[in-house]
Amino acid sequence: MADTGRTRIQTRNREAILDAALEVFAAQGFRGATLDQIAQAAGLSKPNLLYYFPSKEAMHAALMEGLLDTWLDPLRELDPEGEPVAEVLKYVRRKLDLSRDYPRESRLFANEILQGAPRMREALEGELAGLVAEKAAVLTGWMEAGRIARVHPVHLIFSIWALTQHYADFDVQVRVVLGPGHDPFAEAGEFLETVFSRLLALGAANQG
Amino acid sequence: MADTGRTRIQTRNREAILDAALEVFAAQGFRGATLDQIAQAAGLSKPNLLYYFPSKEAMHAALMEGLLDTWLDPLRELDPEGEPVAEVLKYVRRKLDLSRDYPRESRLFANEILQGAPRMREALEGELAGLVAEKAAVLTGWMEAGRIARVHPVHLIFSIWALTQHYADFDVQVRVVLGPGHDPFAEAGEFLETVFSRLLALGAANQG
DNA sequence: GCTTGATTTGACCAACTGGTCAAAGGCACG
DNA sequence: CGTGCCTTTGACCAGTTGGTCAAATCAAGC
Repeated sequence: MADTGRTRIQTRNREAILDAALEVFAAQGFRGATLDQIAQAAGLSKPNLLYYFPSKEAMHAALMEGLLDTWLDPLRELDPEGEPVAEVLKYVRRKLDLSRDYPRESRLFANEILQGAPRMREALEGELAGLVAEKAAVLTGWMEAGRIARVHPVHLIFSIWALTQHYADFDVQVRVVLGPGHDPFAEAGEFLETVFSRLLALGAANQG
Repeated sequence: MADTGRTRIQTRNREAILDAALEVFAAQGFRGATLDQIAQAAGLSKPNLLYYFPSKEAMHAALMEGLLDTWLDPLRELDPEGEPVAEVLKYVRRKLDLSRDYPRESRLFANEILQGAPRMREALEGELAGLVAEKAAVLTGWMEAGRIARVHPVHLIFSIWALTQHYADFDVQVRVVLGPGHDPFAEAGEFLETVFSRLLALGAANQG
């Protein structure tokens, strides 16, 4: 791992701090989060936090560093050699799993973008834009080969992001509306499979 | 209007304050926003702000009051007597127009939900949940009558929210990924019409 | 059990926060 | 042009904020 030169205590405490910071930043945004809240959530004193990270900004930066990569991994796995519809559906499923298993990361990301991406702009313009362009080209290829229906490939990707992240970011609303006795993510999985199957299916009505 | 008993100056300044507060709360969240920022955006002094509103909390509450209603209006207009597919598509269009014309309101709402809806929970549980239940019943009716394809009606509504609000809430990301020379909302309008047409169309492949 | 470096913390600081208040300034109307 | 109310503000306050620092504590190898 990247823990070279770190003691056991350092590893453990850095982890605890980042976990606490994730919790608080995701719920309150950068400005709204306080070191006291993070310290309490991490079970450490405030000066102790600043022994491991030079500043609040540095904690946020440490979280941001891995975030985009994690977030884009499912898209990276979209295989140009695979079966088109299955590949898209697998992407949807991986993204939904991410929303279910890492909702705090999703909300942290949502907060950052909502605020105009002040600490992530270059990463969006480089890594994100590049990967999307690459995968959009793959999708376009499939459409031109008549293997999936024709739609705007970038908006197709947007729609996958929007629909999967919604279940993490708007979790409260989803649960309030559904009421008790529902498993939002299970239902979403089924629903989204239907949505994208029908959207991409070839057929008399779907020829562009 | 509800300005009974208000002077011209009061009306003008209350409006300026609420507009400034909307700007700042939408971008920073409640905790992250400061009265100084709002005062500067409104072109007033901080004590002057507090002459018109008793507290920061009161400004936020004033914004919240109208927000949910505005946000739900398009759904309210879904007409049980109308042509099913056309009604859903009209709803999608109205919601997308709202995202285009009132992105700050969308972001304010997103912030509130992201943070766990601390100041809006009861409204969600009452007004929102009630209206969704009512309209979900209408959709279910259409499905059972074989007038649109069968899907989970509540998740159908979620998907409309997610897909339309995404273009307001994640505007920065959308524009970075699309690059210059694109009109995100125009393209989204076309894309979303395709998505929901195909999703709801009846046909050999769409029978549930 | 002693030494040395890693870890932790209480006390502290300057800047900022939401909010108060008395006094001043502006405005409409008789 | 004076009066009374509406509006505005400078000065101020107590609590909170991110961050510092010297001193205390701890852990592990010798």
